[in-house]
Amino acid sequence: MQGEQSSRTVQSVQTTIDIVEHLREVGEAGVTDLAAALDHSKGTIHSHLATLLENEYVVRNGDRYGLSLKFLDFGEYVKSQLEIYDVVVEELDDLAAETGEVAQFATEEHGRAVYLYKAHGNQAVNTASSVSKREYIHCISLGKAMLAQFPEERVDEIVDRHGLPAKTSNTITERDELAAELQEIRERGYAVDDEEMIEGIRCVAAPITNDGVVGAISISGPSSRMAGERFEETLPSKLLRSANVIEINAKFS
Amino acid sequence: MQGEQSSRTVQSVQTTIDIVEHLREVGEAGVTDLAAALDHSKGTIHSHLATLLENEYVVRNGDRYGLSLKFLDFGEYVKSQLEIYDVVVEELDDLAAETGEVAQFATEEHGRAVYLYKAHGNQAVNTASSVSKREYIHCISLGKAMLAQFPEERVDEIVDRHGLPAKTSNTITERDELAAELQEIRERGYAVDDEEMIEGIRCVAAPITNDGVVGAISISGPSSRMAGERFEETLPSKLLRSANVIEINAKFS
DNA sequence: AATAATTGTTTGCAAGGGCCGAACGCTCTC
DNA sequence: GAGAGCGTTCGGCCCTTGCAAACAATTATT
Repeated sequence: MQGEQSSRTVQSVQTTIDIVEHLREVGEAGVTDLAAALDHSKGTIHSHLATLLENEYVVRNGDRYGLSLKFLDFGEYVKSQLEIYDVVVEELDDLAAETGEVAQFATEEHGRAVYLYKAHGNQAVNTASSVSKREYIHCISLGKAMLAQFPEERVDEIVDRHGLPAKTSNTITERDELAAELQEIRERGYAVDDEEMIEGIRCVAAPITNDGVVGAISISGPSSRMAGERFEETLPSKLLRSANVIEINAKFS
Repeated sequence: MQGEQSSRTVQSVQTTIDIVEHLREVGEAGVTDLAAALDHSKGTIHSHLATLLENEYVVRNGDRYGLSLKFLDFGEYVKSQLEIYDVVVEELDDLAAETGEVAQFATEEHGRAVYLYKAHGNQAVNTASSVSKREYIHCISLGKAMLAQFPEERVDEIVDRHGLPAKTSNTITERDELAAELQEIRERGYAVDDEEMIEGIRCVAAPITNDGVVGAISISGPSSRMAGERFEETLPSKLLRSANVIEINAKFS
């Protein structure tokens, strides 16, 4: 029953985190910039940067500081912890090639969907998603496919935390509407996004489970092509087959 | 004249860093594990983890903590800051396809070489290198190609910091030997690794400069194939042509 | 050229906060 | 149901962090 709030935290660590996130936003900055932006003295910022520099989380070009490639190392490591990643890549490349559309993989973290891989078919349209991008979970098919597998309390927690902001006129913005949709997804076996995130884009998505939800895969494309039998039969069945292949691989590795 | 030592640092930030790096090593751990491993009280570890959790740098499965995908986001960001990355990928894929060997890209950070991309040709042999891996700079062709472009003081700094540890019997372990080699590289225009890092593997590498050194690219393979005219003419010229393409692209973007 | 204005760096000092240790609640095991 | 393990909470002491102001070093201005 971990309450999400009010544990005792370490303030000086928080300022270091603020520094790192500011650098993530602006690319690079000097001591004075950071001191002004984060409302600390120059001396304070300096000693924090010295700590980060000593541990190589930060590099300096002259008098400007930026994030180091150590973050890349950590990122690659975190990705490699997902054992299913390699199989997913293989299957999504196949799906994208067969369908010509965009095929994606995402997982859930802290109540958001995180895109982890994107394969482009030869007719693929570009959307804003990209590796490591975070997105609200209720308005994309990938997210709903995962939500449908979660226990009710967990869904409630996530909605409490992030709300149900509208992205288009089709976005689900009410809790009971969401609950009904999730029920439908469970019955149907896959999730659908009917222009709920981006106007003109429809998606289908299937969850990947392996002793709990590990993520979801999806196919997305323009509504004109995502219609009729293709949208209701062909693509879902391809998708479910791929999800199945991934799950079987995961089970025996 | 930034001395590398003795600036005032923030100790509590250091413990958070220790926690993060420990998690990077063991994958996941509980409060008690961390307290024992890092020699702190459980309470201390707890408040640090709470800070990390609140900022989403860490996830918890039950009572075990692990690094979150936020590191992936930061890693991707840092990679994207290297504007030349996309061109490099394209050129290395070509090089690997043409030659059948392994083609790689690395840059320098904190006196070490950091691999950033690896393309496999159809005869490629597997080496231990991989994206974000750090390696000593003096014993690989990529590293020497970069060192040869640095001012003498910078080379000295790096050697002071990391030394010249031997990896094979061919590794350069003396400063004057290194200086002579770097001079030769400057005259020749590219660097060579003759089994100095791994027995049986030879490489050629060329620096990528754009208002300073941004990295280096290399081709590596088994010594049996990396010999004669191919090693001394064909591969170096292909490599230099690719380096040139990359530099021109970098200049106009 | 000389001076002014910025920058990053250092340091003394005071107060605020981090760390420990012990106690608590919880969940599993035996 | 008692024990051992875990994560969590909390009071209080002491250390350390953070500020402000002075310093150094570079750049802009006159």
